[in-house]
Amino acid sequence: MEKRNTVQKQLVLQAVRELQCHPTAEEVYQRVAARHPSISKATVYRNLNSLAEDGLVRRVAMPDAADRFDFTVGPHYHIKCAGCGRVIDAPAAYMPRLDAETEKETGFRISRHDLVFEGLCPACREKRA
Amino acid sequence: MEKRNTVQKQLVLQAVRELQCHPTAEEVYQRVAARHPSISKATVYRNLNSLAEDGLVRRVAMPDAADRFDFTVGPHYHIKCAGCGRVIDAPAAYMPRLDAETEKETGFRISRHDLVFEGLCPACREKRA
DNA sequence: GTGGCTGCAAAATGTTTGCACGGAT
DNA sequence: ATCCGTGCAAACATTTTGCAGCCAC
Repeated sequence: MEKRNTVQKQLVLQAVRELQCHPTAEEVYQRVAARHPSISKATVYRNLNSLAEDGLVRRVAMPDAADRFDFTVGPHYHIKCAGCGRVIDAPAAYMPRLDAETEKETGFRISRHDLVFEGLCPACREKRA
Repeated sequence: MEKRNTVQKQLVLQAVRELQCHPTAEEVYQRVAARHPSISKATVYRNLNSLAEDGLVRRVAMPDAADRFDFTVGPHYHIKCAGCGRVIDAPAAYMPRLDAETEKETGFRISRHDLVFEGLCPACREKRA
């Protein structure tokens, strides 16, 4: 059950790192395929899952869209532009207190929360004027 | 471009109302089909989209799962059980200040945010002990 | 009567899986 | 030699779409 460090896995990790802005699996695939055309999309998916499992990338599930992958592993929030679909990190700091409070009030054991702002980035805002 | 109020649409809305706990499109379909077996799943999807557009139901997109629909239209947060997948409303109140602060710090025009807690409900917690 | 709505099936997404083989340990 | 990871294609799950006929307006 030992995990191997294959060329493909390294390429996938490197791609997520380089495509800083929360690429989708498809974008990661495109990037890796540019240098290593024989790679299969299934391998990209398998490696993204494996890397997420090991905490080397973070999976960011988006409302009504494909999952995105993030090289910044620590807890933080995201902003999604409704115009162009781009996703960036939000400046707001993670609020651990919310988890504790919700846990107390509900009886659930809360492990974390996700927060996604939705809005328009400056570029898309201009485009609509 | 006028919207019609068909029997199917009424049944879909009624089903979301009755299945209070954030049903998926599939669950809504099952419920409606029980009384009206000739309905098509496509019609359920089309009506859910139409109702969401009109603000009569709310679409709640879930990480790694099918979208859910919610009859409570006002802004509120959700908790998803990692064990059984059930989704319930969270007691925490919506924090409009986050939107204003993020807007100021980023230059985005923020319209809202989604917050989803992840944890284990009491039943699933017991099951793991 | 007309144009949106329905039902059906097919397509479109996004992701996972079965299988045989090749490569790392 | 083992057995994990790969590539390929097919399966899968969810949602959308093309089309002909129907029904509410």
